[in-house]
Amino acid sequence: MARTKTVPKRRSECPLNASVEMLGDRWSLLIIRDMMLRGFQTYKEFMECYEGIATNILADRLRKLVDYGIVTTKPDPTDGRKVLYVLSRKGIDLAPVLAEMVLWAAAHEKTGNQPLVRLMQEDKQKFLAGVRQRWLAVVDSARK
Amino acid sequence: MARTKTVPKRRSECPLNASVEMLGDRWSLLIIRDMMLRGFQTYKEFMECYEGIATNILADRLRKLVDYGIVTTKPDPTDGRKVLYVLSRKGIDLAPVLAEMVLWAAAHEKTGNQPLVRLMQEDKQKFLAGVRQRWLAVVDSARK
DNA sequence: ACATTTAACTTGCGATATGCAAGTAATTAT
DNA sequence: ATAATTACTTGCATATCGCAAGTTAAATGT
Repeated sequence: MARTKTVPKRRSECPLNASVEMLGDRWSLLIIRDMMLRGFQTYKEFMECYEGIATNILADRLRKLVDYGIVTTKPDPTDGRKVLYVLSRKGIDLAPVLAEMVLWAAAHEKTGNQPLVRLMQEDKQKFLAGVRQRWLAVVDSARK
Repeated sequence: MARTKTVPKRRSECPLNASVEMLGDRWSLLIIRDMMLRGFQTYKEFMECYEGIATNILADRLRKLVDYGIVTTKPDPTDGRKVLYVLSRKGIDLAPVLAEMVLWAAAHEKTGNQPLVRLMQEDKQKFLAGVRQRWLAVVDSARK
């Protein structure tokens, strides 16, 4: 019995660890928000939106989101240069998480986009249904 | 009109940006979870729990959580060496966010602590009420 | 047809943040 | 009085990030 250090607890076993591993950084949730609420689909849209994200970091985060199964890619049928990033089912299912984060911030900080916040406050279910309806169609193979 | 770089959009104006700024890192949400669900209160408890967090990072995250108003500190009345970290009202209000993250992960990954997950799935409101009840008493000045 | 743009990246490098081992100050235990 | 314990800080190596400048392939302009 020499070893001082015990076997590290497997982090993924604990609830929330998996979520934090996938989403716990400065950009991932913002990328998902912009796909979900603003309909962003291309690298360029993300890049122009938040000046501040580095090009290599954006590429890295998009790659990871795809690896995690949160986002899917497909070539733009009308422009071969473009890659379209779309939320998968798993990504769409993050809507309740985002909604709660927005509501939390709205309750405790001053925030912009009051109309959206008010919609969420007044009828969270309606908001979630809207997101799901809008995006599930896209996921199930057709395009916007 | 010389400047090429435009004034950066104020990040805090957009919903979710504030949340991500406070919580968007590898450790903050885990610290909050352990305060909320496991009742952790001291530096040592956090330190021993997730081996993996560096001591300076833990100190830094706790300091930031206090700065953001999510956590409050007070000296332990029974042991002058200890500092007790407790969730503020703002911190307790993160319960719905954590719950949704846990539920999301449970739906899409294999997770441990199935009993907790099942409680959340079956009656989210009951879970949230439990958390609030347990912690609001603490916040309102009395101790555990 | 050929040159120029555009889109989506990658590469290189300096700056910042993180991880780890060691140290410190104030209690508390023996 | 001496040793532990608790909550940190400090120093340094390493990893990650931010930024500017390529690179490649596909569209567009002339």
